[in-house]
Amino acid sequence: MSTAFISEETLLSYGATFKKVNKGDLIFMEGGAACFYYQLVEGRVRWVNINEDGREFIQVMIEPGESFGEFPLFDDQPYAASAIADDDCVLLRLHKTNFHQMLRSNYDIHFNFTRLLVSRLRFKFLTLRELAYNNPEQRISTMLNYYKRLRGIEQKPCKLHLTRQQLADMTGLRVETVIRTIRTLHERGRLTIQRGKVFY
Amino acid sequence: MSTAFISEETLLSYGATFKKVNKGDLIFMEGGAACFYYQLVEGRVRWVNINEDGREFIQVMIEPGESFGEFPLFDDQPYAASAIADDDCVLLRLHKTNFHQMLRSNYDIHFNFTRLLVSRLRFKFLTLRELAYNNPEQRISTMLNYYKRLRGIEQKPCKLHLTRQQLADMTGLRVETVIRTIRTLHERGRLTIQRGKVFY
DNA sequence: TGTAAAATATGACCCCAATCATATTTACCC
DNA sequence: GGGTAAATATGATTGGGGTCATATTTTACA
Repeated sequence: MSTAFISEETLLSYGATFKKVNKGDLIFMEGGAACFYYQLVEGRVRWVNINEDGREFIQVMIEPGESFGEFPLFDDQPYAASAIADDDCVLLRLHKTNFHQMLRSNYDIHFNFTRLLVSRLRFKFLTLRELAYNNPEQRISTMLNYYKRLRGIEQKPCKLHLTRQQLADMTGLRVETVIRTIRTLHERGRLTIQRGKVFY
Repeated sequence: MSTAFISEETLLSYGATFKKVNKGDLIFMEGGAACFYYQLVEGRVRWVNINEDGREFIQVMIEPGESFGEFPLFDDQPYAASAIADDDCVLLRLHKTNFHQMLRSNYDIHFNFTRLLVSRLRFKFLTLRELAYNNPEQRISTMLNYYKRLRGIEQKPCKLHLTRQQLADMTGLRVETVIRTIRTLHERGRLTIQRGKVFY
């Protein structure tokens, strides 16, 4: 997933437009209606659920080239999660109608899109099993692993830009627990930590 | 999802064949290679991950008309989970090659298939958030809710054929906890329980 | 350079679900 | 009908992660 999921030229040819958003901006909100396909060009986006008490659960961390918020385009249901700019971002967005036209007229794009959904589902299958049964140590390790695999990173260790809080929001743990856990993992040489970064 | 996802006639016209399996039989195994698209005609299938210690995590309970095990057909990766017959079952299976031919030649089937994946992803999004943050009571209630919604059941209460153990395997809880929790939920009139059944 | 905010860190306490043991009830099937 | 396995039930104990309080370090930015 290092290159764009659908090439920028293709998206532009179907009428997509660029959009800039600032760090912390809400791109769309859980429960709202959708009319755009989004693809990230630059920056990072948190695709999250926000609880009543303000806690976040990060469903997917979106990296450049990846798409997000596509569910409503297929079933006309509201967004399943909110998208928040984790950094200053540049997005490409394509209107629903044009998106469907693109799928209909291009089998390969449609097929690749299906494949993307499959890879997201695999990720969810793995995460779910992990959350259900394992302790913080395993949860964190496996989450880092899946996170790498999801975007096809092979080398080890690699630098993942995640704060302790974000790691907590991805694993359903508390910051304090994440801090304590990655410290012991670090001491055992399983990973390296820096402020805002984890090397795994 | 009360009717078949792809009609039996359509599948048969593309060369699908019927297959019978007995209760408890393994239909395919996590990690194995795939060459078939499966659709359930009769019975029930548990789509599960099995831990080293033998514990199961039920990813999806498959009901008649639903498909399962499609991931490898799109990415040539191994199965993400095992399929086990929860009852005596009748399946329809279609060879990979024919499946792809079907998608290529029929846009609507392809689109509906994508939509199915989206609905599964929504289900996973919701479950994941639930597992990450909530207590047994909420986990169970929400799981029952999502389980109903996933297959479009509207009436309330409806009879769900789930044992305490299966409910535990879906929520990552222990049987004892499920038993204690649904008892209190029952006492508070939130649901009705029977042996092997939950009315919700 | 100084100040505020964000991120990281650490200790003490507690609650709740896991665990273990054991019992009872219901279904199955020869 | 009787024997066996599966499902359900319940009590006692415990440990691990949540919670709360507080401190330190780093970054941002005026």
